[in-house]
Formats: sequence, structure tokens, C-alpha cells
Amino acid sequence: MKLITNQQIANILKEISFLLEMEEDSSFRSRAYEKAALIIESLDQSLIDIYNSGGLKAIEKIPGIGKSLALKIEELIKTGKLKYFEDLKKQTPINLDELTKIEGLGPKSIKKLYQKLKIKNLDDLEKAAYRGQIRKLEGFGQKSEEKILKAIEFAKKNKGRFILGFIMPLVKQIEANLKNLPEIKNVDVCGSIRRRKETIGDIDILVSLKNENNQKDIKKVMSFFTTMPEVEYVYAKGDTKSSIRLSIGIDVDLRIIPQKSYGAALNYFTGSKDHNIALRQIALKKGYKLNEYGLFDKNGRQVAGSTEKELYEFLGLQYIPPEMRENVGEIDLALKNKIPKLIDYNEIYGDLQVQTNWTDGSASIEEMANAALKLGLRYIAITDHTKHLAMTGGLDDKKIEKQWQEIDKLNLKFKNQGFKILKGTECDILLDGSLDLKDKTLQKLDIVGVSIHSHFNLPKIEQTKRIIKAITNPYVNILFHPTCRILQKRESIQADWDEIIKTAKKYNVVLEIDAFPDRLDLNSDLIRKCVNEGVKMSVDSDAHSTNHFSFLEYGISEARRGWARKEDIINAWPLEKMLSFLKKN
DNA sequence: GCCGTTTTCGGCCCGACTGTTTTCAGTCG
Repeated sequence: MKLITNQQIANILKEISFLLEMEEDSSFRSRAYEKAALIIESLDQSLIDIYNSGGLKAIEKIPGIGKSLALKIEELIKTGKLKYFEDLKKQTPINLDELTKIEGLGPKSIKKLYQKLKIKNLDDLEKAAYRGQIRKLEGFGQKSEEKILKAIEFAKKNKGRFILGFIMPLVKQIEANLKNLPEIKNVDVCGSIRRRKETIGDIDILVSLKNENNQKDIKKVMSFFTTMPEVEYVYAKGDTKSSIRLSIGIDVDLRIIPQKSYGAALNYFTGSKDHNIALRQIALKKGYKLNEYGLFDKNGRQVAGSTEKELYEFLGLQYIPPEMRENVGEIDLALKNKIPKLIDYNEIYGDLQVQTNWTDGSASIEEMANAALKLGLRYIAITDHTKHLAMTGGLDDKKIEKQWQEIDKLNLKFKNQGFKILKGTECDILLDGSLDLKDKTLQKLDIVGVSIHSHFNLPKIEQTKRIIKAITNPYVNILFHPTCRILQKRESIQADWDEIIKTAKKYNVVLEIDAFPDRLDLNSDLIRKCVNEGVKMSVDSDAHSTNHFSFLEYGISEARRGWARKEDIINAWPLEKMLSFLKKN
């Protein structure tokens, strides 16, 4: 029996779905795999547990999974591998990971590129594009080739980096496993993960031991680390540092740090580099020397360093939360004792962007509400897509009214649990800036979110006009995922954000921090602008299934990276306060 | 591949946009 997670199984099914999409006449089978993957991602229980308690039959009982998929899942649980998948990959031996990251390339194009030009990966693709071979293919042209080259540039910039929210479950698992070792006192994941950067290059973990110089304990911790099931390769295994590569392709360092240096090491390995350099300069001015072992006076005697707090104190600084450590002004604030009280990870009351199976979500309104309630949220807004986004089965003015009836009914049910479902929309902003629902429909909604899903490439002036026209509609409350970026896939749209922020302020419109791990949109720079201008924001999960509410954490991280406080984030407020803020004159 | 039956096979995600074409395939969320 292999320890395979739901996510890993879902990922394999998604890849199969993509490979099948390349074949003729497989599109419905492909969809079945994709659907099953989505359902597996949102399961509460692990497939291994389900299999162990009820066998093949129990797996088959999961909706969307029939006999054939159940057998494949069983094979994955038992052996960690799937022959059907391996065979499919052999048929088309291409690097899907790389090629699917190219915006505009779908299964059919990737297949044609492989068949006609033997393109297997990004490298091949780039060479063929530079040679002008792609434009000669039927169905491709000069413009397609230029677009591909642009997309390659973008993909290259992100190579080797992982999206924080997608890698965090694994990081947390490793952290928890280390914490469980009886020899270990402290465990901290530091580096860019601790600063909550949107993408990360590697994982740095520090630990301290209860019995610091016990060689046996040291050996045991390092052996545990280097033989974890996820380990693919061990670069080094020593008494103070070990380095490994995980099978998903990311490197992890583990360092054992003496207690008296723990704070200094934590600070040093958290960074950012610029922040650390600034700290060392302050130390020098005060006659100290700062390094990863501690803060030392002129005689080389350690004066601080066992905790980070102590370190900042000795430097005459207020403690600086890791999310702020980018040397963009936070040290000045700390010197003046003016570090803002950042919004905390447990301060979100509700979620204002939630999709359901009325459009492209995978769960019902009730299931989403229950999942939110379970996480301690007090309200959610149901914001399904509108008709312009036809792929998702977007709602029109009539259908959304039907949804309200269901929400009304459910609210009766949830009332005594102190939970409220708000009527909302993620209404499409059309090319000319008008909206996809009638004003008289918008007027009846609790939360009107608007967003762009098309014409990402408009010139800056036109795009700005379009957005401003949309958010000056008197019924609009929130601009969802304002810049439309997808990390490692699509750049932000071009628009005059100063102008938009000014308009948002004037019209009492909230800008969203979309917490979906590959969006994080607004980004921290724009968040800081909003904080400075007094424009309010919301942190929303953009959940499309029940387990997506956990993404709120990464939205809060981004908010903290943008120095946002509780008073800046409207869904960190109780329902009545939030709604009365949104009420327009 | 799944589902739900008319229990043995037909229906499944409904359109807009782009870049290629000269009527349409492929992509997108």
C-alpha cells in the first residue's frame, strides 16, 4: 500500500483527462476523468480511508466514479502507479507540465505540434518558433507563433518555482511529521514560505532539539528527514544540515540550530536578503555584529539571538511580521514604532466570492454553506457566473431569480446556526464596460461583484475606461480579481490602477483580493496602494468546491504582505457592518 | 467514463473570441 493523497490521484486523473482530450471522440470520457478529479479534490475523507473501510464498493459509491475509475483508483492506492496512465504517456511522450503552461495552447494544438514537429517540451517549442516552423503548420499562423514566443518568455521567468498555496499542504505535512518526533523542540519553515511569497523556489526548515548535543538524536532526526516517503534524492546528510529533493521536484533543506542561535537563524533564513542587509547595517551602527548565529557586541559576546523578538528589540526595532520583510519601508516604520496591526489569520468573518454547481462550481449551495460554516465563517455570498461566460452555464436575469428561491429556503435552515447566505453574482464586464445582468436584477442582490473574463489584451486606456464604466454602475459593490493575472500563466491586464483606485474610493467600490493560489489578485503592491488611499478590500476564496475555502489563508497572507489591517478588509467585519458599508446613497 | 433509466445505450457544457480561414477549429473558465 502506497501513501497516495487525494490530490495526487486527482492530478493523475486530470492529466489523463488532458491526454484523452487529444484523441478524437474521447471528449466525454475526458470530461468524466476531469469531473472525477474535481470531486476527489473536494472529498472530506481520504480515498485510502474510504478504501480501507469499504473496499472497492465504497469507492464506487462516490458520485462521478463508476466501476472503471474505482478500479484505477484501487490500483493507485495499492501500487502507487496506474498502467493505463503509463501507457497513455508512452503514446504521447511530452512534457505536459511545461506545455500546458503556455497560454493559448490546448490539447489539440499540443498534439499537432508533437505529431508534425516532434515538439515535446518548452525547449523544442521555442526552437521551432524561432525557426518559423510553427507558422507553416495548418491552423497556425504568424500571430500564433508570436503569441507562443511571448508565452514562452513568461513561462521561463517562472521555471522552477512553485505556487505557495498549492505546495503548502505538503509543507505543512512535513512540518507536522517533524513536530511529532520526540527529539524535536522547535520546527519552523522559513525562507520565502514564511514571508508568504506567492511563488517559492525551495523549502527551508529549521529545527532545534530538546537534547542539543545528543549525537543519537541528531542522527535520528536527519535519518527521518532523508528517508521520508516523498524523498527522491538526498544531496547531503550531515549533523547540522541535510538537503533533499522531493519527488515533485522541489528541494528541501533541514538545519538543526542550537537554541541560543535559533532566533537569529530564523531571522537570517527568513529574509528577505534586503531586509537582512538593512538589519545588519543597523546593528553595525549600534556597535553590534549580526549574523545567523546571533547578535554580538564588540568583544564577540552574544547579546541576543535566541528569539527573533529579542533580536529586533536589541536593534531598537518593533517586531516586524515576516510578511512585511521586503525592505520596502517596514524598517522605518519599526524604528518609529508604527508597524500596523496586520489583519490576522483568524479574523475573516465571511467569504464574498463563492461559485456553486449552478455554474462551474462542483458543490451545491447547501454543501458550500456547510463547508464554510465548518471552517467558522458566518456568511458567504453565492456569486455564480453570468450568461456571457456560457462555458460555465452562466446565469441570466431569469435563472438567477430561481437561485434566490433556493437561497431563501436554505437561509431558513441556517438561521438558528447564525449563518447567512447572501445573494450575489460574479457578473461579467462586457467589452464596452456594460454588465451582463440588468440593473433591476443587480438592484435586488446583496453583493454585486463584477469581473473581466474576456478581452484581456485591450490597450491600457480602453481597458481603464471599460473597468471604470463598470464600477461606476450604482449597484456594483466589488471588482473581483481586478488585474486578471494567473500566476505562471497570464500577465495582468493593462490598466491605470491609480485611476481605478481613485474611482473605487469615490464610488464606494471594494477591490477584491482573490485568494485562489494562482491568482492572489490584487497583489501586495496594489493592496498597499488601496490601504494608503483608504479603499476597502475583500479577501475571497473564489471557491469552486468545498475544500477551496482553505485558500482564504493565502488571501490573508497577500493582504498582510500589502500591510492591510482588519479595518481595510470588509469581510473581516460582522455581517451588518459589512452590509451597511456597501449600502449606497 | 458516468449516469439513469424507455435495463442497454444515448446524452453529457447552453457561447464568445481568436486566428485561421473563406466557414471553422481550438481555446477559454
